[in-house]
Amino acid sequence: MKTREKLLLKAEILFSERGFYGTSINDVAAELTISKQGLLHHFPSKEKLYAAVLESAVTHLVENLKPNIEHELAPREQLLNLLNVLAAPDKRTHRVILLLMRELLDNKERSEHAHQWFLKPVLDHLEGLVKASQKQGHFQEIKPLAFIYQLLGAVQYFLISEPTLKKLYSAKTFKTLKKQHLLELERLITSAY
Amino acid sequence: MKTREKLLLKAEILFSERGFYGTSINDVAAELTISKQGLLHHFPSKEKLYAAVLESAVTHLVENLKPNIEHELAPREQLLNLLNVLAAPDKRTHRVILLLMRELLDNKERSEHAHQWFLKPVLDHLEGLVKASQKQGHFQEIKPLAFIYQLLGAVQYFLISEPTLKKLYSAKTFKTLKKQHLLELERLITSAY
DNA sequence: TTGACACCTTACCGATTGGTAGGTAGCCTG
DNA sequence: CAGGCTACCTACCAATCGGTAAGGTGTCAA
Repeated sequence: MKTREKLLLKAEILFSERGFYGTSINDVAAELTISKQGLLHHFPSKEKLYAAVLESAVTHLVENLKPNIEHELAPREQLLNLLNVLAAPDKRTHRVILLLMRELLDNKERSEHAHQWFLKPVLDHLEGLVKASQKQGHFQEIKPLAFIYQLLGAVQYFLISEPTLKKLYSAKTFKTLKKQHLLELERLITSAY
Repeated sequence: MKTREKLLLKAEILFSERGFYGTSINDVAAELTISKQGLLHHFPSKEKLYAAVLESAVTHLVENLKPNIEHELAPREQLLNLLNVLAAPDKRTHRVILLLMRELLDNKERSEHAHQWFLKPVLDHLEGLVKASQKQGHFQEIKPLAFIYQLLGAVQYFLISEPTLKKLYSAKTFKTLKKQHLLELERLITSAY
């Protein structure tokens, strides 16, 4: 892997764990045993590095979701697939979700970043999916976008709660809670169908 | 208002907007036109200040929810009330939710803070509420804790998404989306009842 | 009247922050 | 083999970080 990619990956990890202000470019570089100026050669400023991380993160997320939601599956199955990918994400996807959650919290201030436009297509696609399904007589009772946002919110909030919930409950209790939470969301989809 | 309270309030605002690392004690003090050392007189360290903010925030949240959920209302109405308080919170409650969301994201690292134990009673109460209701024949299909977490997650995630959604959609579209989102969650409760 | 305390100040500290300046070693191309 | 480009380096910078030391001022009780 090239140095630039290594930097991008390590920065993604640190930004997602500690946030923008909690991460110094020195930390990022040091973990790869290169100097801070080595990093600044590839990314001319911290902001630029962060922007690059965001972009690659969003790209990864979209690419990761695409095969599950843009396939020739029935809308109901696409939603169920989406849910399962988000509820039990691979490590990188997990990181990306945390990162974007932080960005959601921060971007009232540092609001220039474009990730929203990257994610909008996904949102649009899902909305269109449900709407199309409604024309065939399904999902009659729901408002598409609100419904989807409800799903995304519940599953992502649970994800960031995991460390705390693990401390709050026993490992076993947590595990069943996690399973039940996913089942509840699946039931939400199938019962609205 | 005493200086200490003013500091606590201002710190709550800044921590909720910029996070722990994004806020300096100098910023907090300067906004009240007192010196940094004036602040350090009341709170001996930044960590102590943050801990005090967290505690007062959690206390406020619990006190704010209590009258809505510990009243002599039927469980179903208590849940609906809770939802409405969280979905359209007053400014301070809004801030507190953002703050605790950040804490949820951060506490894998800086994990000593006790807010989880403060919030657990609320969680327990809600869970007990649903369980009691189940014994009377309601909410038969759901797992109480998972169901509640689903509600809390959806409503809080929507809250932190608001600035981004406002940019993504027109003011009018956003407003109806917000209303629909709340209605969906209310429908979720009433249909599960 | 004295002294203890709460509440604040200025002055200062070492460490760390993001970033600049200026170099150097290796490689590719003319 | 000359020149330029990529990919780093050391050295340095001003600004800001959280925090200490020491002192001033007002209030209030002994």
